Amino acid sequence: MQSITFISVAEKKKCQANSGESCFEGFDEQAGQVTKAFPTIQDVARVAKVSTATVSRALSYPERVSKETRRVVIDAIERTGYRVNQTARNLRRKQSGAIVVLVPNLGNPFFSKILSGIEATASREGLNVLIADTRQPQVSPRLIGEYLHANRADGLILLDGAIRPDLIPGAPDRRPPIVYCCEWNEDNDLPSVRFDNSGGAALAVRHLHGLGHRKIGHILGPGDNVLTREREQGVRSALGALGLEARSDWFFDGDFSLAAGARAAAHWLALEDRPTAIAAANDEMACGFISGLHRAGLSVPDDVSVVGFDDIDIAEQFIPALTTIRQPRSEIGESAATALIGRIRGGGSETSPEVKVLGAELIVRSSTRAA
Amino acid sequence: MQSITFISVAEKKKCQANSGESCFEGFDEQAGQVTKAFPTIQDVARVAKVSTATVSRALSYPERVSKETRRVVIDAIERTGYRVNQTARNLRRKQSGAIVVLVPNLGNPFFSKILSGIEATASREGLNVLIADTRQPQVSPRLIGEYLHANRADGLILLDGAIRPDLIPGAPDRRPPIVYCCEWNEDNDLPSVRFDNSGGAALAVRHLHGLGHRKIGHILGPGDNVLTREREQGVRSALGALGLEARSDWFFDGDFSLAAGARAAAHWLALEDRPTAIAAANDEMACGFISGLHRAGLSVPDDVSVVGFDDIDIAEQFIPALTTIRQPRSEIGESAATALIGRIRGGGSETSPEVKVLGAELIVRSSTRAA
DNA sequence: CTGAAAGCGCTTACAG
DNA sequence: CTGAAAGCGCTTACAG
Repeated sequence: MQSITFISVAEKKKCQANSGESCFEGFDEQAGQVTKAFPTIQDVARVAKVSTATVSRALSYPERVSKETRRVVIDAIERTGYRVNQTARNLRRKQSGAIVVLVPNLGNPFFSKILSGIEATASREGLNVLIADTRQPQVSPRLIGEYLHANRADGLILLDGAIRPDLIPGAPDRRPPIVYCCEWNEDNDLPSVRFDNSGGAALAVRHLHGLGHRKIGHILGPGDNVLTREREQGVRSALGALGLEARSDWFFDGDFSLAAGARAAAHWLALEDRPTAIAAANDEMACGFISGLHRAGLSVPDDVSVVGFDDIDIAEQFIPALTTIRQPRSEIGESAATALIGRIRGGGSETSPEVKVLGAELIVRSSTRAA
Repeated sequence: MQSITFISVAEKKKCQANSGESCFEGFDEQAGQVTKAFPTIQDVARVAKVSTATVSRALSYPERVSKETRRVVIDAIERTGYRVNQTARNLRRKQSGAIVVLVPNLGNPFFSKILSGIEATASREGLNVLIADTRQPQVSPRLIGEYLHANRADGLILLDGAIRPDLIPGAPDRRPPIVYCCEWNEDNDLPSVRFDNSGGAALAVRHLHGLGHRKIGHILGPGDNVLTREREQGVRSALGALGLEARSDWFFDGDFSLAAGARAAAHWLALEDRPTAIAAANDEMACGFISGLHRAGLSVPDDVSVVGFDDIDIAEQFIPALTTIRQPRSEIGESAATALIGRIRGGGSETSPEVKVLGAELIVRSSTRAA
């Protein structure tokens, strides 16, 4: 357990320069190890008695050094406890080793599984995940430009369709790869991974039709959202294909919130001629609608059938358990990360299609029943 | 709109070396601007006709340069579109400009508001937020060591009490600041920000007692969790203080999941002598318990009163709306980030107390009623 | 297969 | 108040 520490004059001088840092190099004779808080590639080279170039090569291109050298270097790395300094590597390689995810609202649990999928894929590929909430005032163009230009990110995943990187000033050719996930923006043709929103909405309508419902309403999402438009369009076209009426007073305004669902319930209650079934543009509004009816003494599915959209965690345990359209949230995160990483590594767009659509699935539970 | 581009031989040579990069410098005569994809501090210095040191100072210590110089430099920065390269700055300053948040399960929506609070505070302070899911196999000690040693992070927020940085090999004195958030680990005394778990649990019990309940049960969280222990202890001591019995068959095992709540409901149903009220260690289990009873044809609060813990989003819209203990999730995230940043900047621990406890609040809704 | 050397873009004592 | 120069830790053509 005894150890003798040698500090050379040169080392000492360095240490004093870096004031405030406990900087020293020790040589533990018994274990034969160099013990240093943050050994550098220089330390490894010294211990291995090779050049730093060789250590670097052994690390990045093991096949380019001899077997023997590789062994010696690996040994030295272990003895010193060396870890590559990513900042230095990144500066040299002009990369950042990170991708950034721009989320419209980090507080919204809908994004947690997507983030989880992104993170799992990125971390498997050795990339870090930076997150930023686009609602933060300082994010708007400042941070995005920062990320894009300040070598902060090798790529960008946008969960917010309202963000338009094509409008950011600066050379678009030098811009790192960008992939939209879930949402997208119709004003540009950046690659995107999305759910089949209109197909999912059609699934909901056909399910209700199959149960005998002929009067079907819809609660819309926020007006400025692509998902809102796609889901509404899916409902309308399915209705049309089935020869059913799309009555405008059966299309309730909403904004994806629980409260909007409750408001829709109030409107539904006020109707003369009520739809017998509702396809909501998301689960929160479906739950809000059900709660609203419950407070008014009515019950789902006895008085009206309700289908949600998203299959959020609570859908299954809600009372009644919610029939809904499941979207593979973790998978879309993985898929977006994979597409982005392909572009970062491959450079071209040939690694994956420009738009990838993930299928949605109907989950039948207890909030729908025969008319 | 016309622009003439000069490319010097030296520039050209550089460009060819950096193959694959569209590297050139142009001088737009009309606007009098240097247009370059990523202008460096050198370009700014050239345009401003000062040294790079002066540009750097004007940026980091504006008070150390003359007013006139400052003006010239700012002007040059604007004309070139310069943005600091964080990677280079970080290498030089031996910092990373980022904090990392280690989350036990990114897919769990409980963490989204906390993350949101952390991100808001960090981004206000100009720090990036890196996230990693500790369930990822490659995270365990590898990535943590990476973050700590590879200059990846200036500080660490641990949302997972199972992570024990004190066990990571390497010099603890060179370790960047670490703050636990929500959870903590009793085997070390790292600073932490936490909710008043036992106080919150006691609040729930006293509320039930106030409604006349004398037979009160508890659904526990997972066995190896500090929060589980704290909340159970809060229930037990409140029960004791009120002179009520803590019957072991009224303490149901759980794991914070909806399914565990449903299982507790089955156990409750099988009981000879049933508690008339249940304090669950979290909202998911409370909801699962209510669902379980609902399926068995019983109803809350008619047959049993239930209090949750956490006040997750759905609590308010659940049927019945859940009485619960609210914890300021966004606030705890802000608080943890503030504590961490204080330590990063201040160096010492004097910036904030070692343990900060945030009060919990009782939210009375419809899942509890008089016995 | 290996090493010497230049350089990524910035910051910061040091000297004036 | 300002500039010349060293250096953060790494990588990579280049030459051997």
